[in-house]
Amino acid sequence: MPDKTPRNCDALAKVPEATILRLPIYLNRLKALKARGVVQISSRELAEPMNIKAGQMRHDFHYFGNFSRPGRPYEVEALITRLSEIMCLGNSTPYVIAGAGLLGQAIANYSRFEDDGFNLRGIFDINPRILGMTVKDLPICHLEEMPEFLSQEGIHIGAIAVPPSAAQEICDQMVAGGVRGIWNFAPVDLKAPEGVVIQDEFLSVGLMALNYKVKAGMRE
Amino acid sequence: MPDKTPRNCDALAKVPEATILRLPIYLNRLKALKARGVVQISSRELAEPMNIKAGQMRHDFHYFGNFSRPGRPYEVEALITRLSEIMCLGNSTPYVIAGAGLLGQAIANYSRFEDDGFNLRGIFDINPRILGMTVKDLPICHLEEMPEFLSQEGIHIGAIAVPPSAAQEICDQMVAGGVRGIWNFAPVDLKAPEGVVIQDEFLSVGLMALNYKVKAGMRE
DNA sequence: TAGAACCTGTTAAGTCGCTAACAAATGAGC
DNA sequence: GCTCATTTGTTAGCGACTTAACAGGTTCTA
Repeated sequence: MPDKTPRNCDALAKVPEATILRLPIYLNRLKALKARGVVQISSRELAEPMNIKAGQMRHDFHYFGNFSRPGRPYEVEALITRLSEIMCLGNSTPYVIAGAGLLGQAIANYSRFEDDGFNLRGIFDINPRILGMTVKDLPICHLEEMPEFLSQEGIHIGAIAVPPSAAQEICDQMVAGGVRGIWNFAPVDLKAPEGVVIQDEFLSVGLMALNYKVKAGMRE
Repeated sequence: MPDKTPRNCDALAKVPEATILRLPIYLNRLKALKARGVVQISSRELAEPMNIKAGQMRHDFHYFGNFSRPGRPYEVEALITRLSEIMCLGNSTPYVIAGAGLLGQAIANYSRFEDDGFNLRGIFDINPRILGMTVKDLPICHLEEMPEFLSQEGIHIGAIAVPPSAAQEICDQMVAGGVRGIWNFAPVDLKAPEGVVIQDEFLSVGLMALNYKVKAGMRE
């Protein structure tokens, strides 16, 4: 008998990008609800405060199957577990940060990431003034040491929070160290080999888009 | 005779959201090219390093019209001017930051925003330890003073970089002070009156999406 | 037990945005 | 002046995503 329920990461490529970007939002809100003591919740109560249609969220869930049964609301705890599974957040995922300036330190101290299953394992810079200082109990190490550290520890995710001029070089070093996903805060279009995922986080895009919408008097 | 060329912010709602989010990316790269001394550039040379199809970029430009003439490449300087016009970045736009923790300070010191026409006018917090300290030549003021400051100075854009539990209250105060666009870094679904634009910048979404793509072995 | 209200899973219809192709225009080389 | 290669502006076709509607299941009340 065929298994009708695709599971976890291997659920395959038919899941739209847009859905993938919404799953973390659902998860985020569910955790907040759990902290508030909510045990069960209907799709409408869950989705609408996020400005997402309830039907769309059910549709998103449907790509993976087995969330609840018709007629019964979702159980918060089970939903968190299921979404975490799907997003492969089960085991703590190690990552590093390149750049220990204000932005790098801000990321390092953003405790939410730990709740979401990520584990900061190293933070690197070249500024001799801050080398050796600790951030989140980790010493700031020299960027020269990063590639070897990455491969020794088997780390696959790295964040880039260095000035634009240095970003491509850091990217290359991360790839050399075995990183397969780069979370890029530098406003530069990085080039990486096939198979390495670049997730750009260009802050100025958000600010400019906001400005445009305000000036244009649009909504949302 | 009808004017066939829509201009500036009043170009109206038919411009897709996706296009609006790409315009800042174009602008960003154009400025980098200008700094490198590039004067003219073809759509392909401009777009492809950003992993954007040249045709799509031309399509985006077409919503606004009057970028170049058929047969001739784009002129970098003129394109920057035109895009800045469209995005209403001509006059320096004032904004404030609520929350002077690491993230708030990182935003404040992200000098690129100034190049893009934004002008930080105030930064606020409640932590008595840091009140009065200066960030980017601005003293950290108490959040109590923010609403009056906003309305006196006629500021319409505010960034929220406070803990989640305080975010909604800060949002309300900003709205009361006349803010019409909120750049929200707190992982909370803010409620604001019709007409106020909320731009969410949920960092954990990017990290989780990256993790998913890496684990699923997808490309982009 | 019957009925009403509500809820999810699922599928089909409709909308939106992307891709690709082509026409018009320019400049280079001869 | 003519041709060729290249470039942008423009439009139609296609695919992806969203929306809406419905079927089947559950719980609660009378």
